[in-house]
Amino acid sequence: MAKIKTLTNGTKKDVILKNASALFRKKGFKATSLRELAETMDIEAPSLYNHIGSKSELLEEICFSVAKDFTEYMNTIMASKDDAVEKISKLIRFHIQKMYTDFDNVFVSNHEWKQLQKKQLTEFLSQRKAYESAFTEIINEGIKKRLFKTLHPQITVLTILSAVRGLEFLHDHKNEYSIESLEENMVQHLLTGIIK
Amino acid sequence: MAKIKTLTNGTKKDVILKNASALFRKKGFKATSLRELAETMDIEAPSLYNHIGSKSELLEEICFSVAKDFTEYMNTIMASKDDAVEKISKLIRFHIQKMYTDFDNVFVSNHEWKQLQKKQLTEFLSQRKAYESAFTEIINEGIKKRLFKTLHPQITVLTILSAVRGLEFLHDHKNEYSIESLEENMVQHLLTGIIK
DNA sequence: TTCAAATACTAATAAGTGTTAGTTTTGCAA
DNA sequence: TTGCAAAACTAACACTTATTAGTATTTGAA
Repeated sequence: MAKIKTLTNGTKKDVILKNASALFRKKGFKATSLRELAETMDIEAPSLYNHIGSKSELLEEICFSVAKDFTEYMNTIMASKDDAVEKISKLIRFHIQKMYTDFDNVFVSNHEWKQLQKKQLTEFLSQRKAYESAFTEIINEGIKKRLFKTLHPQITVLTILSAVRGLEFLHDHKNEYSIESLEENMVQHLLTGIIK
Repeated sequence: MAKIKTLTNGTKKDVILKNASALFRKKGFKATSLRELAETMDIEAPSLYNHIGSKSELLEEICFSVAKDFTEYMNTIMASKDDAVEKISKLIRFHIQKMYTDFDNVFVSNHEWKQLQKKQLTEFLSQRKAYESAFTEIINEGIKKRLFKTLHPQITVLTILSAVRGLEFLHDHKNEYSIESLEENMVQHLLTGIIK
């Protein structure tokens, strides 16, 4: 009868969430059982229910915590007086940083949101839509002020967001690149291209 | 006792594979049951075994058929005398076209390869690695010939591949963009950036 | 040291999984 | 029309799943 070990400044649920996030990332939400999750803490599966409401609650909390972080950052960007170029640069850098510092959660949110229950799924998609719309607005602003080429704004947003998301593949080679050089590389590529 | 309906030039297994691909794409591999798959053809789950060996065999065939297509195209590109810019352009366009014409399979291959059995997983990753290495080589060639800026080649490849992969999000809005304008947009963005 | 709350346990449930065995039906070629 | 292979069926299997109920143990405060 082992007890869940908590660090200072963290509830037991936080520990469960962290381990769940890691497992969901490695194996997928559906492919991860509560028994397996419990095992990472040396307890039995039913004991989890002293701390959580359900398995899907774990996924919800992961997905919405990530969504919240991005939404909040977007709000600060929109409130700023930076020009469009600066705004997009900062957003790209933020995505890269989140990928670095909160990898499991971002990965799970990106990959497993489809497994959310209907109600949460709707809410999640609505938040994502709002985020993308704000992103698109910034691109539009840049086009209007003749800072950007006149490409399709939505495709541009898709391209940028997908590109930064792709950093998930770099996780196993994290140490080969500093986060600063990563940011520089991707911002330059996505803003000014690769051709000389 | 309904029988699986085949079109001319297609075996019953092809029908199963097509329906499996659609379901795996919509719900995920693990979240799709064979009973559910059978239902799309108005048959019972055990009847599937007259045509397939196992559930995971379906995933294998989907993943490796996609891998094969990309590998083959990469081989024709490597054999060509195009310069690096032209090669990369063509590769980007091919990815976009595959996304358009073979969406379910490409999506499943991109998202569900982790669920492959160990042996197939190793083989799949090995093929992907080879593909990415070839891609990286072309970038390197472009840098050496001073066609490209000196960015990190692997990050560049990651950025490009992730960006085109992101077209999966456009599936529900396919009709809003022609494939030609999509190709133009993305090639221009990924090669020359968005800043004027 | 006592007592209550927190948190672990075991046992069990109902539902769902991929898959096998054995049997019946179907549909085409002779 | 018959016969045989293809392909469907039903019934059942052995497992795994998330989750609940009920109970024991641990822990920290009084």
